[in-house]
Amino acid sequence: MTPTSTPRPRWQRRSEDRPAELVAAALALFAERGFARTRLADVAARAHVSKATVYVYFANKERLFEAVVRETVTPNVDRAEALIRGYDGSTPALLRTLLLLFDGLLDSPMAAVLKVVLAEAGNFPELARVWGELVLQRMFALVQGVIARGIERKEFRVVNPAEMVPLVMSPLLLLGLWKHSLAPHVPVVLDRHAVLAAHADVLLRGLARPEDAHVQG
Amino acid sequence: MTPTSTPRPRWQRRSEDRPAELVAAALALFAERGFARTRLADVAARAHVSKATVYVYFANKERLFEAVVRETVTPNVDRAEALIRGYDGSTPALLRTLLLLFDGLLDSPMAAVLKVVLAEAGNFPELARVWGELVLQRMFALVQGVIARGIERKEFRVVNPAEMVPLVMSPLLLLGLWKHSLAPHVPVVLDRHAVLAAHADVLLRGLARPEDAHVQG
Amino acid sequence: MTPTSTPRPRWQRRSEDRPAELVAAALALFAERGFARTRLADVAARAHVSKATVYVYFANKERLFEAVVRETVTPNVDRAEALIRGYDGSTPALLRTLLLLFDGLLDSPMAAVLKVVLAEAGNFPELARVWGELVLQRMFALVQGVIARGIERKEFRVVNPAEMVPLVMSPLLLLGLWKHSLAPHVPVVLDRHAVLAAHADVLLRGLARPEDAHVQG
Amino acid sequence: MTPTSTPRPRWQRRSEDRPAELVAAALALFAERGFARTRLADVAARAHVSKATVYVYFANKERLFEAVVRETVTPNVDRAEALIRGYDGSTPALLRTLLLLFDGLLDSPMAAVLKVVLAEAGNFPELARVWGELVLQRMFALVQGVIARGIERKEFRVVNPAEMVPLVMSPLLLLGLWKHSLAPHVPVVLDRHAVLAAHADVLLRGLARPEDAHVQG
DNA sequence: AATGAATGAGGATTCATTCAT
DNA sequence: AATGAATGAATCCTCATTCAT
Repeated sequence: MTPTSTPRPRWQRRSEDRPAELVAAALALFAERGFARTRLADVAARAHVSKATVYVYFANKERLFEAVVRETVTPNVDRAEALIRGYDGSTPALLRTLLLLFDGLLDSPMAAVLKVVLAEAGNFPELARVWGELVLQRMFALVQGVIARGIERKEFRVVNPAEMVPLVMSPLLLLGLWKHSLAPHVPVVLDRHAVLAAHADVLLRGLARPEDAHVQG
Repeated sequence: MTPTSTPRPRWQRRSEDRPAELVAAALALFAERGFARTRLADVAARAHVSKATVYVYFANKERLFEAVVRETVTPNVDRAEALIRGYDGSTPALLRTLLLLFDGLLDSPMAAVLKVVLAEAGNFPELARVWGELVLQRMFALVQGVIARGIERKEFRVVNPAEMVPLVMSPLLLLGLWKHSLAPHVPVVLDRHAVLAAHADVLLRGLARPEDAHVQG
Repeated sequence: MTPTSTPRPRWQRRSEDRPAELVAAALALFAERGFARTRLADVAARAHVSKATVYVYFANKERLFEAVVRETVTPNVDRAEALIRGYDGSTPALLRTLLLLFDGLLDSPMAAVLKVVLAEAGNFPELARVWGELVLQRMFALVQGVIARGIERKEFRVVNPAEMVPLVMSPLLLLGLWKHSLAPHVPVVLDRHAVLAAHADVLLRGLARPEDAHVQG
Repeated sequence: MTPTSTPRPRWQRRSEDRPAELVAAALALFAERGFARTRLADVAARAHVSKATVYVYFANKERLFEAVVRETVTPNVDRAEALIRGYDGSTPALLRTLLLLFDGLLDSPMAAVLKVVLAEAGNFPELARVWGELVLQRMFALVQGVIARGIERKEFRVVNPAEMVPLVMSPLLLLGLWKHSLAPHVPVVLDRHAVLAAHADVLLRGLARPEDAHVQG
């Protein structure tokens, strides 16, 4: 009944990518300063919107962080799964490929997000839950599958694959945290690629069947 | 007959113990809630003093945290160094002993402090520096020394000891963070001692000289 | 019929007027209690806003004070300059007019602000700078110009105009401080207008050319 | 009955000049930072005693300030009175001498104390009272007496001596405040001695009897 | 949908003052 | 008399969040 039948929007950019822009801004700041010290005002400024606009898309700071986690993490894990899925070479080679892939993740924002999740898990259990569901479980299954494959194919000695997952992953965790936390402030130098090469070596030797000890994947 | 006959002093003078009590209170709270969400008021309450008393001993929240780091960390590292110093068995056995010792540290407050340091390193570089100096460098030297000893004594194959240090330590980092961050919130179960046992196995096999591949320390 | 039928908004949006209202509130309190003893909470209350609103408009207490100085002082100096500008009578008469104008300022908040600026100059150099720029230099030039005019027109004997400025102004300073500082607490009585009349007399006689000594402006 | 019958003092310096040392320390700090921003802790440190010791001698901060005012001011006023008392030259010469004396006071701590008293009069009326009693009334009487003397001796024209006092004193007030408040922060330069010379000139000409207008004291 | 304006609920820090020794 | 230790009472400022437009 209103005469203004032309629903002309009052704002220029009604872009659907607002949320993505906000998430990107938030990611950068959370990574740099952590959760508590990141101000929503800064996130808004970085995304060129007003503070209030953040609340149009996210109920509160925590939900915004959750979105950051989801967006940051999912594509990476997807990629890892895809890359592994169709692999048909030897398992040692597969494991090396996998480590290489993870090495790449260390340069992605995922490493920074991980740091924040670990730090804030106590304060925001929901966050830990999301991470567990979106990343941990999938990654865990993935790595565990690779180990099991190696055992099945007699390429690895018989071990409990579940126990191996942390061993495979932990150097990556260490390197990721190192990069984002201590490296800038501590004089110790860590050659990431050398460490990862050593990791692959030690791991594959450690997994090799005694009778294959002289062989390297 | 006067009922208000107990002229109990309003406060006690305990300058010897106060700092330690404050550090203990702060440690508990920092570990539980992180740096930002810990209120000095709570630290004070937990130590049974007034807020202002905290400032008698520590210039500000950050210095209090530094004190927590120092006090928490130093004795543990001292112990590790002492335990290793006089060891004269085989290096594989020594490495196992060392891992056992570190395993014990996972139950100490040090693991919790580590989490907070990693989280706040960006905001308080001084803290990262302190940690680097007090823990990292000493621990690094310690582990590196053990590896070098093994190589010298022909118990390990020839590797770059510096690159091995992160590999030796990283599962402990993972388990420590797991315990204090994710474990309570994620359904995945991790059998710490099984993982560490697997770690020792894989590590020692991975370090073994090819011709000794059948032997286990 | 519902008794709670008045959905009166919790606050109003009045960004045009707020700063002026805050400055007015702050002026009153600074004048009464000085800078240090004025609480932002009281300023806010007096302006009927919350504490935080003060910070929407002023970065901190000092900037608020600066705004008070600017707003209080500028119009008065403008007025003085305007009044003098088009004057075309004799210089002695002009000087008397000027003193009358300044006499009026003693009743304005400017006198109170002056007191606070003098008191806080040491702590907030920026404030002294602002005052110097906004008031001192302009007033100085103004008075100096009047003296120079009198000399040029042979109405005053030849003196250094710059040295006369403090002499012209100082009784006003004294009377202003008297009013706002000591008068309420000290039994000595000072008849302001009599003093100013005497000031004009002495000053003009003191400036008169010897041969005109019997004449009075 | 106690065997320690020798009442040996437990503290080294039981000096009677403790209060004076405290007053001196307080004076320096009050002058520099004003009342509110001077911390008792700093006063104590400057006097090489503990904070609590201040309270042995002064009931609170305000009383300490009162002591500062008394000690600082009394000797100066005494000196002024003494110097004037026996004077037997001409009154114009006496007035010039008096101004010279006051000029000297501008370099004494009295000028700084004056600034603080003016600033804090509103908050601490007692302070204004003390100043009024100790300084104002005596100075007032003193100057008024000189003016009256000049009139009596036909050296000055007939004026109301009470009204002249502020005129005589105000340039000194201005110069004192200038020195301690604005001078350090404002680019305007004020030649103190030139101003005072001009003051004496204008004042004496302004007070001269018309028939003596050509004469200068 | 977008935002400028406003605010509630803290939270760190300061400092005069008091107490126990 | 002297003081180290302790504290109560502020007070500034911050920031996530909400409201009115």
